Amino acid sequence: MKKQKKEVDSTTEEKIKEAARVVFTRKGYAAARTRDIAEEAGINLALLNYYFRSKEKLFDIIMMENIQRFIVGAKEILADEDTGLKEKTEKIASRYIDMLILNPDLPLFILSELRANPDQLVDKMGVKNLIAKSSYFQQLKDAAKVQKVNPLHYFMNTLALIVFPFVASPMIMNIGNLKQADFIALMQERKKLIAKWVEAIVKAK
Amino acid sequence: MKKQKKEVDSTTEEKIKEAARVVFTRKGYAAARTRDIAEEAGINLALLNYYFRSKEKLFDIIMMENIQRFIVGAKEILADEDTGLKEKTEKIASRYIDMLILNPDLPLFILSELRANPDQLVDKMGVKNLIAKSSYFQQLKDAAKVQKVNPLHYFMNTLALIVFPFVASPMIMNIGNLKQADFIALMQERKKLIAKWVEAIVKAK
DNA sequence: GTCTATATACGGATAGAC
DNA sequence: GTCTATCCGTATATAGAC
Repeated sequence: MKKQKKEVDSTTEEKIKEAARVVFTRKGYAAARTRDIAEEAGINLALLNYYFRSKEKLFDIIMMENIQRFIVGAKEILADEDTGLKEKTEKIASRYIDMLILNPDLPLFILSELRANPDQLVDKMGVKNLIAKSSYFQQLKDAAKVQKVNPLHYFMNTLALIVFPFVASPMIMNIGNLKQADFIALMQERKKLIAKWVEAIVKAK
Repeated sequence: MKKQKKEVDSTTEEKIKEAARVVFTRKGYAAARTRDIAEEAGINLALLNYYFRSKEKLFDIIMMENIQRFIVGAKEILADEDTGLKEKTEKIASRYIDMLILNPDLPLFILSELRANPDQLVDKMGVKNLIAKSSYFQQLKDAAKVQKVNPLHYFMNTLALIVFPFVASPMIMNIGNLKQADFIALMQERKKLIAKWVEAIVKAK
């Protein structure tokens, strides 16, 4: 839109966005300084405002893209009528753990900023319906009916088992004396384990 | 130390600390303003510096107290040689869920600020040893040995099942169309459920 | 101890040259 | 489009009166 159509996404605008994503996601809106972002992008501070007008506007873009990044690809898995709960859980766990290994700060960022702004665009993109009306949620409801519990419990449990270790990684790594690589290996193991655990949970007597 | 020994903790110093706890815990260090804290405490801004010298010093105190608040009372449960894994899990879940209902912002605060400052005083107080050398962790190790998995998985799972819903409450309440009271009721249900689930997890085949 | 007024620093944003 | 220099609001911190 600005210069040449696209190089390989190394236009100035893209460099700023990528730098903003890194800094905002690591530090959150309030702690991030536009000067940090400019430095990270290797450009001058004034350019940031030239391209994005304000810190807040830039943040909104990053926030939206981060939420997108978080839910992208989930839809097909959740909607698939041909897979059972265990297979869906396995696929979700595997995909999300891979994504979170690459973007470990993403969940804490989203959860923090969502809490700071509960009126956020949570449902500009229909996350609620994406989940609530999926084949996946129907299967959770079926399992929950047998156990006479609220299906939200199972939803929370699965999300918790996948996401929480990344949110708490500094604490986990401290307690377990783990290096970065050890932690990642542990997360890799969970890909298979989580589906097994969730199955055990919904069948627990 | 300053005025009379203690009234009922409504000395000015205590009022400021309590206000600081509320504001810091809700908004995090960077987004919190000393003016907010002064207003919340119903005192003048200058008094804050009179008592605590700086925002950062005040924050350090609150951070330490919050971590204390998070682990207080866990020690006896974790160390108890006379209870099994299921009973311990039940007690932990029950106590933590009660505490988190009263302090819902506590975990996200701790996890966020811990990530921002990984070199934090995580182990001024021996959290690591408190857990790693407890009867509880030994029982986790025994269970993990049977299943041939790292015992840290079980530790993460239990913590995740207890804490994560509070960290993600805005999202959960949105997806489930829950009001505050509904959410709390759901958390109350989990007190009994989590121990059952954890038992199912460590026995999953 | 508590207030008002103010100094000082920092961060977001813009003006204007190139 | 990109830079340097600068403005200006806001937030922390302090001086000094009471």
